[in-house]
Amino acid sequence: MAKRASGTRSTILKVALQLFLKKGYKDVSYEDLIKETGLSKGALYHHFRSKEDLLISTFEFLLEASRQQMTEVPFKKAKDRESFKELIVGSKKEQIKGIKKLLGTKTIKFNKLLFFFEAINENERLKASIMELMKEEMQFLEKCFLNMKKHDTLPKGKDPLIMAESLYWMLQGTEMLMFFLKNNDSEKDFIKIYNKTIDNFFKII
Amino acid sequence: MAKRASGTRSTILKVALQLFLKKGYKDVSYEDLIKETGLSKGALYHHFRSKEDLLISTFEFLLEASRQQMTEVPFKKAKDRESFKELIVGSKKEQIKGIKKLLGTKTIKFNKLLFFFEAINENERLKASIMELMKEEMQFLEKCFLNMKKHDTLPKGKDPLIMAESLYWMLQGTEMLMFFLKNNDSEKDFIKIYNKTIDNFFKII
Amino acid sequence: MAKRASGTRSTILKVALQLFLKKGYKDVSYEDLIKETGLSKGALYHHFRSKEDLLISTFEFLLEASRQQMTEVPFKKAKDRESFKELIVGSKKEQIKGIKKLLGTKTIKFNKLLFFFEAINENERLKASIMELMKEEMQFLEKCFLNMKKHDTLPKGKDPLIMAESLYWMLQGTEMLMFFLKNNDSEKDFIKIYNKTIDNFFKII
Amino acid sequence: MAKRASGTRSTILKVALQLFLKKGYKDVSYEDLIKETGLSKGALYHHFRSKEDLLISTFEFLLEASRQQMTEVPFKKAKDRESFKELIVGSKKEQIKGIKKLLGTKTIKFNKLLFFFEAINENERLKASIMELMKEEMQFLEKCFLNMKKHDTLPKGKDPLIMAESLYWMLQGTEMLMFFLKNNDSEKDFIKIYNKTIDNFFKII
DNA sequence: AATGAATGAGCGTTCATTCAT
DNA sequence: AATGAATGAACGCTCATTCAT
Repeated sequence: MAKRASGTRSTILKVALQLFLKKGYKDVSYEDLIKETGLSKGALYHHFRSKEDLLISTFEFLLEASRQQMTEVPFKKAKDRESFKELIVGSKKEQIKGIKKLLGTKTIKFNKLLFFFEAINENERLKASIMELMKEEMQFLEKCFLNMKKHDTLPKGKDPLIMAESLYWMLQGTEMLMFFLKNNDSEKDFIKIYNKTIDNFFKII
Repeated sequence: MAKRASGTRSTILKVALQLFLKKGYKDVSYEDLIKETGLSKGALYHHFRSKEDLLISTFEFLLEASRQQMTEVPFKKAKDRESFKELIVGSKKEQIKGIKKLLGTKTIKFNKLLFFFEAINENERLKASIMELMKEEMQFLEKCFLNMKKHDTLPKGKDPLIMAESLYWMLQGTEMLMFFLKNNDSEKDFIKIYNKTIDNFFKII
Repeated sequence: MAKRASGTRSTILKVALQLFLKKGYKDVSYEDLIKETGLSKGALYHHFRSKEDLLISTFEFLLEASRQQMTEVPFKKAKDRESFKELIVGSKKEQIKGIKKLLGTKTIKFNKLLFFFEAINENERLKASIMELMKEEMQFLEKCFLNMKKHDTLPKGKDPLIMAESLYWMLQGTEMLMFFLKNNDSEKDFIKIYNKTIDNFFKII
Repeated sequence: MAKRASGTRSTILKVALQLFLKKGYKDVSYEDLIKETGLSKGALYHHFRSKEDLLISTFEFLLEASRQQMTEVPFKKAKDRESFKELIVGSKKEQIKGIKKLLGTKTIKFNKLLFFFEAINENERLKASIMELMKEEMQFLEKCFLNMKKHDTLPKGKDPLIMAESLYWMLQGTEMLMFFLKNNDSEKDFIKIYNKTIDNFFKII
């Protein structure tokens, strides 16, 4: 009766996430999943009632990992601009490392946004999850800025919340650029883009 | 570039664009197109060699319209923050009005980003088009900021290009939020989001 | 726009009816239909939106044929027991001939009742159709008996309606026996059973 | 013939019979059986080699019960028309009560004929069983009529065997009507139909 | 220019069955 | 005696595409 932790379920989740991120949800077929997992169709359906169920599980698996990683970041280390940048970029690095570990791959190429949009399009419930995550990520930036305020390393008279939101959307916007790049490993591009965007942010405030 | 569209061809393009924006490329079938255009399968294939061809044509149709609308905006009117905001928001309004006119509908609900990402995923060539458009849009913002500099309505010592890029990505980032809203007519939401984002931008610089 | 009378639709209906009667609805797959019609899956779906749609159409096709055949039977010919039997058996012969013609086959083996029960199980609407047909068939028997009354060839004091119902159910009941027989051509068995049942009926009244 | 059923085996038989009668053989899946029995796939296969084996066992389980019930009916009680009707209807009531007890349910909804036809379609051997049962049921009616003859409560000059066959098929035919009714508990309908049919039978002989 | 009949690969899903534990 | 993970054939159905007219 107790669920055997055979690892099959986890294998499926990893492979599915990998494929969804690489090709998009719609473009991943059960044939693909079978090929990559080495399992049979029946096994996949034994663990996930439908493709949509697999999508939701995969999605939550990814969000959970993101969230877990985020809560471990010590925002108090963000004292000045340099340490803030290090913290954020480092956190992104960790996040990518986490996903790599999650997936058990050495490189990741991902079209995260396509996957996200498709997922939301497919299942209304996922909206709430992703909106909550976005909110938490913004709050994390806000905490950093509040900490920097204490250390007098931010211009006065500027609302930390608004700065956080602004930087957050800048980062989200620039992440779209990932879509236009051809590398098999998106990590370096992510880091480059994050560095550049944070630099720009500090140049304009 | 702008293919002179015969009545039928133009009808197909409009309907296809409408459907792609609403449901995403993958979720639009020829059956949908037939239902909405009132034409036959044969007619659709007579005008567009394949679904991908229709996608490309539709995409270029949209980009061309966006580009055309943009070149008509008198960036010189952006003299101070208020007039800048008016100009940008007004321009967005015009853009939406243009798309509405293009599509011949009174309201538009669109998941532009899903459509964009799917399109790029489907056809490599489209990347170039969209990147070019993004560049032009950023340059337009830059021109506005340069003009404002002349009128001394921007903080000194801040690179107009970097400000333009930053605002651009903020706007792009926040446009993602459109995905999470339920309105049938996205226009009001767009305007609200644009106003808020530009306000925030001016609060932090 | 006007439906081309290409005969494909009719071919599909015939083949489907043949297969449904022989094997039962559930046991007929699209693969079977493809093999027997020589058409492709797409063609089948072009003409019938779903398997259930095909079932309904097939069912109505059969009922319509039964009904049409029945209305042509001259109940006034039923003057005495012998002519009544001839009429009913002849009518059944005609019905079978009609179905053979409908299907374009020389022999029919059918498990009509399995098909009927499955059909009703699959689609509620079909109940009404079949109940109406049953009613009409009973009414036909009643008309015959009324006519025989005029010719004084029936026992007095017996309600023609009740006699009609009784005979009808006897015939329906014995038709079940068809299920237990092995012939490839059910025609002879039908005739034999009908003759025997009508004889028995006259022996007991 | 009557296999002494262990608890589990008996549970499976009951649940299977219940489901087969309600939904038809084809429409009952192992998933359904698991849900209703609370057992695992393995347990089902441990007791019944295959779905067909389960069908056969279920079928024989039902026939055995019917037969057993029938042998207990005291045909000598059928002295006149009224007592005959009481006997037959009472016997049918007992039969239904028996099935209810067998299944451990308070109500039964069953499409017996669909189940029978499907079963025969699935497994040739079952034909013999059911034909034998039918014969026995007819013989039972015949015995009743012979008994009534002794009491001079039947028209003279009419062959009890033929009367028995006739009534039997009338009852079988009208049982088809059960298929068209919507009650969750078929018992009352059965009784009503049986009463009406026997009344009609006596009206025409 | 336009129709719609026909194709067949591919999809997500269900199913009875097997088997290691 | 009983579990439930795993299999893979088969199913109904959708889809972009072709083509004779």
